[in-house]
Amino acid sequence: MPAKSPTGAFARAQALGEAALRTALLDIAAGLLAAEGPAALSMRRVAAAADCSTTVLYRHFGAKDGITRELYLEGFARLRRRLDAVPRGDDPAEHLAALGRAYRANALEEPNFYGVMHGEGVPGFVPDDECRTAAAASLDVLREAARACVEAGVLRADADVDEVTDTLWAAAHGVISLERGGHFPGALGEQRFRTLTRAAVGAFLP
Amino acid sequence: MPAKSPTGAFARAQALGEAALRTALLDIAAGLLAAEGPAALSMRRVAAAADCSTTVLYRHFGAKDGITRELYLEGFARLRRRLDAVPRGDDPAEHLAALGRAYRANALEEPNFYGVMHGEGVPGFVPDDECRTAAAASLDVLREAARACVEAGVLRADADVDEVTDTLWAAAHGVISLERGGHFPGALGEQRFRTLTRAAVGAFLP
DNA sequence: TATTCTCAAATAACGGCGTTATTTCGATCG
DNA sequence: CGATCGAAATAACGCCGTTATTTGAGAATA
Repeated sequence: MPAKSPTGAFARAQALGEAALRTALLDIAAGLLAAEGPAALSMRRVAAAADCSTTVLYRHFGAKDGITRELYLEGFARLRRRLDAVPRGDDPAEHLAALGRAYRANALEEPNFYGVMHGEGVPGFVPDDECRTAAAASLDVLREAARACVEAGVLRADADVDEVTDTLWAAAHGVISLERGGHFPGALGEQRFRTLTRAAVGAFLP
Repeated sequence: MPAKSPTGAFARAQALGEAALRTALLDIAAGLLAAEGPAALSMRRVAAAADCSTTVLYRHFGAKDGITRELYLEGFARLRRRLDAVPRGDDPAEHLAALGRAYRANALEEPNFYGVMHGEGVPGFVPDDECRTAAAASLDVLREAARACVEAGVLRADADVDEVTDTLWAAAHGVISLERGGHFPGALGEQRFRTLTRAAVGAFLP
């Protein structure tokens, strides 16, 4: 493979403009997080992986929290893409169930992102309002599926769509979080997931 | 207040034997965690608060994970005491509901312990089998309450008591975890908690 | 009692962290 | 060409977890 004239990911991306540089730095940080976990997410490691100094990171992200914030948003963006990719089909109830399975699959396949999204491994970080908004928006498909279920009569006509969404989210997250903590070993995680998510849906059946 | 002849918490506890010293060090660490959060839980800060060197901490706990492990266990021990203190009454269903409220109250009143118990703010720590066992044991009262509900006919006769316990735990924890993440602002947390925990119980009704 | 031994505790160091003040250097403009 | 400006590099500060080395008090021994 022939070497590009500028060496290093930083120099390459720098030539393409500030936006491209920022994206490249976040890609490097995301790769580091996914591959080696939150402990590898240090300013010095990211800078080293990009062949640049930490100064560049501070200019673009202010502080480490700035990078963490972007990875938080990236995690929810990936979740959103995953949920959006679930086929709608014509059975709203099955769509809801498929969204639950996709949520769990995303959490288990991207465990380090899931951790950042829920405050594990990144001590100081607290998401701002925009982060919370983006997180809620990543569940838009779920909300729409719940609405479809209400309109199709699968769920009670007076069910609050936001309450359905929040409840399903909390049910899925609760099991996954305890599973990640080692409390549901083996196949128990999947079993408990089915039980609680079905129970959550059951609360809104006619 | 007259000064004891040895100065500092360390020297005082040291005179009482190794076990007392260990307990005193953990008390200091627990106080630091509760008062200032996981960021204050550094070996140097704990040692300074005890007026001793970090060497003592390494001799008694091996490494920082050793202290984190003790605080994890302490968190679940506090939870257990809290749940055990809930009056049983004569209505098993009401006992179950009261245990849920106590679980949430404990989580919200000891947020920093709750964080350690669920992997927030302490990057490297992974609980061992004994930790998981202790965590499960802290819910013994809940398990017994579930059993009482089954035996009283409040829950289905064929309901698996462990499944009921796990499901209720995941329901409570799911809402609390998202609430802590800022996703259920204001009174929404309490409302969602009621909805999901009731739904979880509902899955096992006759 | 005087001397040695033992082991807990203190000291001080190493490397890594987030962050920032200072310096360097290349591009732009007169 | 020389001055200017700003982005990037360098190097430093004070934390962190951890550990090698030194200190010192008390037990054991002669």
